[in-house]
Amino acid sequence: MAKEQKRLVLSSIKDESLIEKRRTELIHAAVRLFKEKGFHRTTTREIAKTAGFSIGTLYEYIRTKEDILYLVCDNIYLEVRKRLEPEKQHDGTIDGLIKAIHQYYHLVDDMQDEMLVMYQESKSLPKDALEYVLTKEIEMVGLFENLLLECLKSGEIQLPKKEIKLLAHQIVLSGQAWAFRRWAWRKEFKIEDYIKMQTKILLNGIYYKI
Amino acid sequence: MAKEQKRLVLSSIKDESLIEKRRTELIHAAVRLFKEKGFHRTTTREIAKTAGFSIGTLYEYIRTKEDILYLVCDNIYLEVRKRLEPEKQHDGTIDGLIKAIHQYYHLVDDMQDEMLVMYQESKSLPKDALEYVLTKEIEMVGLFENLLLECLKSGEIQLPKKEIKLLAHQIVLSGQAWAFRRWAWRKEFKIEDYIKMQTKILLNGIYYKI
Amino acid sequence: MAKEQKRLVLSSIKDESLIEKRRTELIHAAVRLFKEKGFHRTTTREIAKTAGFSIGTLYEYIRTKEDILYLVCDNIYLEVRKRLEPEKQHDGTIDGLIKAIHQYYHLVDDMQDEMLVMYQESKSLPKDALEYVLTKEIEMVGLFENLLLECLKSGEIQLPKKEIKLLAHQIVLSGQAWAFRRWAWRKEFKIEDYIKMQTKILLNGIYYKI
Amino acid sequence: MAKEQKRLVLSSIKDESLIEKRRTELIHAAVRLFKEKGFHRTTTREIAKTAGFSIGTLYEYIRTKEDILYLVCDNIYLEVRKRLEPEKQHDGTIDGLIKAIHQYYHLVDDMQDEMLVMYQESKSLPKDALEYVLTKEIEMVGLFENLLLECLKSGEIQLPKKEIKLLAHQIVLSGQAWAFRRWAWRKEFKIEDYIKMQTKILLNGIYYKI
DNA sequence: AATGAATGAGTTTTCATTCAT
DNA sequence: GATGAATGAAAACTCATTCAT
Repeated sequence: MAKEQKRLVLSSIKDESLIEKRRTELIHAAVRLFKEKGFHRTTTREIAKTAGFSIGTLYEYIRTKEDILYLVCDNIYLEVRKRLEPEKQHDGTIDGLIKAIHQYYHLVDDMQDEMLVMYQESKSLPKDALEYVLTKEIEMVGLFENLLLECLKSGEIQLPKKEIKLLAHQIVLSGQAWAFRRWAWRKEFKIEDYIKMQTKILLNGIYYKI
Repeated sequence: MAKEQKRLVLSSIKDESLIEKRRTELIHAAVRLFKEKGFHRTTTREIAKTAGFSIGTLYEYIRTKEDILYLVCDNIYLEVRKRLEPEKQHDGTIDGLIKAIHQYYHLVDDMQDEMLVMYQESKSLPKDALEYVLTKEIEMVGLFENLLLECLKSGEIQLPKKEIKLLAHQIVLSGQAWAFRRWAWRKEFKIEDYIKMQTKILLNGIYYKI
Repeated sequence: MAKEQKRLVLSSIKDESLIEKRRTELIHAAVRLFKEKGFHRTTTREIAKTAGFSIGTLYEYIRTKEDILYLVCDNIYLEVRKRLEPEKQHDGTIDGLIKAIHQYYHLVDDMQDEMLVMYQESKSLPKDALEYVLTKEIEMVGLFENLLLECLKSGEIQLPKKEIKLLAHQIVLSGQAWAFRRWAWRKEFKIEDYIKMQTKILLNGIYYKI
Repeated sequence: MAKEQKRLVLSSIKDESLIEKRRTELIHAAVRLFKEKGFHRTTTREIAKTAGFSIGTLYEYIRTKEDILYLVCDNIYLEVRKRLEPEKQHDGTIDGLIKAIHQYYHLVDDMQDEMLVMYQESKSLPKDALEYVLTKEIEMVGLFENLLLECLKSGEIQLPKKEIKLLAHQIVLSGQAWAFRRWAWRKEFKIEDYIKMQTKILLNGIYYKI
């Protein structure tokens, strides 16, 4: 549906599967370091070292430091899609919606570090990459928007159409908040509690059954 | 209550009112530049120039670049306190709560740039400054927590105590989101719509009257 | 007459006379090193060190390494103009022409190193700087073209107009050759011999009196 | 006569004819790239790619990047010799001399790119290779020196012996100038015009018949 | 013989900070 | 108090060359 204009990161390596492998290592190393010290305070040399290859090798697989950040962000959406794909068969029930939220919040929990990094550093992406990432973000919000619309259609929920978009945003945002506000919540809540409470807060007003 | 351990930014200038004046110029310049290019991409030279004095003078009023970021963040909370102070006289009514939310969201709207900067760059603060800023954040959440507790006490709302903290966070977060998600919402909502809808979403579950 | 489109090299230093002074030092250092090892084999650090200031200071007075090369080339033409200016009062006599040639060849002799560097490295200039330098070169050829034309007008020499341009080029080239072929000639000729012989070779055909 | 100390470029390949073949491809690619971007701005990877083989293969046929430049220069003299050989049977006539000049200038015209590259980049050769190339250059000047001496002997021209060497240099230089000053002349002259005019300028003084 | 992934020394450039005037 | 020239550590990125396959 979307033009799927995948912003390619060029590599001078020919072996595609090797690129795949090295970039996975790269992303892992980068996430770890970015999380610790942020994008700007992390040097390419550190990334290379942490990933287990030389600075020269690093630059065989990317063009610029910003490429690394992009790879990290892109990878998250790849994962998101992989995990949320099955939920796309919306059945128009509240239960389906709740299940999707569940899936998504658990995803955020599993990818905390990556999410945090993307959240805090994406503004450092080059313009085109930032646009691409925002597209993905909107896509994700759209996913929940659709789920909500289905529920609306089937009469399971009641909500002015204008508010659906906002609510979808809110759902996504609350999910991400689990990653970037964990300094505040980690000690007090478990992810399951968090999901339950957020679901209640967000959906209470539109559905009496909860 | 809090130790109010104001992290001081040292200056070699004696004249306090001059410090005040220069720092105000400094903060303005910094916010403008940080918003445009981010903390790391902005140079101290640029800040000095934009603020209207020389690089040498800049360093008469701060010790390090990070001090500038700290001044920006600190200033926000100063402003927040100034504007929310009157609301502290909680009367334990839902209306008082809603009024406080209103005040806060409008504050975010007025200080969009500052909020955005603080939100995106605070991780670049030195450890002690970051802690101070987080303290402030918690303080702010605490403010709404108290309002909610008052309402609970007076019986105006019903909510398990555990969820109060989360809801307070949620209120603050949704407010900030108006600043850092404005790329998504600006075209579709006005601040008043946003406030109304968010209030509804967040408070609907706990209060039937809305 | 020409648009005198001086390609400026930006500096972040405000004191103009200091710029002048430092750049003179810079040019001296650069010429020495470029002559020895060529533009590409010379590092900016070496240039700074040889010039007697730090790498940071170097970059306060230029923007890029190529700027240095440009300053070197530009400086040559400045010198050329300074020394050849008086000759511009062409009197249309062969003697005037010969005197100009004399002046020019001595100039080349005095600025051997600079000439050599400009000659061998100018292709490394950025496009706009190269164009500027070529303009200067053409200007210089034009100077001798005019002198020849004056002589033609006054009837002192006889030459098809088409050949005047070529001869002017040849005069300039032979002059430069004294710099870039000195490995071949230095041992055998003195500059005065060289001038005498070249003048004879080049002008013999157009003027019987020599 | 000369020690003919051919500076060998080592290869790990046994098959001589293969070496020959690959090196020809190599030289072609290198000339094209050096002409465009200069020796230093051209990477070995680019050369290999343009020549049609891998970087690994490239290094089977040379030892260092400078070897490539040397091969290019050496190849020029090979060609020069091939084409000027027949002219060596000097007959001591002006016509023989003029014919040789003709041959040489046409050679320069045919090998413009190679000439230009050699001219502009030879200073990047390693010391021993540079010496070898200069030897070749002197050899070439010597060729014209001999032609001039023959003419002197046969009484066809009159010139102090001392000036013969200079004139020989001048002839060679003017020929090369057709290559490295083509930005100035290409639009105005054809090679034939150029030859005619240069011959006139250079030989006019020593021979009345022209 | 051919390939191309890996290497790391070396290069240009930036920028926070200092300090003499 | 104000200025701005000087500094140099540190960072991103390149590329000739090697060597295992």
